[in-house]
Amino acid sequence: MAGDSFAVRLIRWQRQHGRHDLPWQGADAYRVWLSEVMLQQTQVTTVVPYFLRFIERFPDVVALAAATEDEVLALWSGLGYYSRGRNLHRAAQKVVSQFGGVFPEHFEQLQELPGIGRSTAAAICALAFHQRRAILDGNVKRVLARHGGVAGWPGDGRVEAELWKLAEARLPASDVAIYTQALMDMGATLCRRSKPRCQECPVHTDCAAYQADRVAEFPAARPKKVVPERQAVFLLAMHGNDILLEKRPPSGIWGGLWSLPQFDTAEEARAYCTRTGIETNECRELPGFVHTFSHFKLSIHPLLVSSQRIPTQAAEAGTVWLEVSDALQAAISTPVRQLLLTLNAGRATGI
DNA sequence: AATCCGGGGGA
DNA sequence: TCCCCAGGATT
Repeated sequence: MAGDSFAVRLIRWQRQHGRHDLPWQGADAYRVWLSEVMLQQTQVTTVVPYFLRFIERFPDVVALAAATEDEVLALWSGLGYYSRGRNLHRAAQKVVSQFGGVFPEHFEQLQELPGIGRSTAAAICALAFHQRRAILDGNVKRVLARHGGVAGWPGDGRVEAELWKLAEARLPASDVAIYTQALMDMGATLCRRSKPRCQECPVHTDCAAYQADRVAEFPAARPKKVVPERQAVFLLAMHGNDILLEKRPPSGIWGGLWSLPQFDTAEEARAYCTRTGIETNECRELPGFVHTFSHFKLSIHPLLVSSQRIPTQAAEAGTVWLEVSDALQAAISTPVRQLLLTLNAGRATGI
């Protein structure tokens, strides 16, 4: 037992203690791909309901390819990193147009699909096609950095290259799918970032970090960076139960999503109202809040305007008036959802 | 408040 | 080949 290889011990642990009830386990390439893209920046418990909704609405890659981007982003709403959703849609269309709706099995071909890089391609190859390919996601980086005692921040190119080498070297000759699942499950349940359960780990006897009693030091943390804070005014233009939404540019923050008209200052928001014929007689500021991104904070100042009439002047391109309840079903970001929900709650309590 | 995260795309 | 970008959940 103790003399067994790293992979053999992980596989045995997975059979006994790993997760076996995830809805994409043992599934076809479409489901494995969908789950892997969703899991790229997001934890399992968050992903599961989104995954189930996607599969219900788009049971196969042909159905996904036939949808509009707006539909896909509406189902993606709240998951974040919306380029994943846009790439997912484009990749589905490519699978249909170039591969007749059948997922390619070649590692290189998979990486030519938008949103699929080295690790995601390897995950599809290993989990769906039982090929001998190494993945390296965040969980695996942590497991390998601790077990191998790999110093340095994994975001560093040289450190990452070392981890890829280790990932390849640890691969078993067979049972790669269950081994791959073992690595991910171990990272999520035992070899966690905080409070790791090393006593239960099947490879703690030769884990470099554990043997040196330095588990908390691996992997090294990302170098600190100060995040700047920006200000923005979000215009909530109401007409009865309708609210004005504006489609964001196809790339950048919340790319392709429906958002509230956004301005640097309240003066610019008022000027916009005047220009487009939105009355500003009833106009007040709602409580502000901060939304945090990876590289900056956005301090949001909501401005509520109730217009008696819907503007008849030429509407701005890419805008739409929607009932608030319909807007909540659209492709919107989390801060916009929060504001719309606040609006509903306020209406219910007469505020 | 701090931390985590695969891939795209431009420098 | 770097380096920057990107959203939300968890701790």
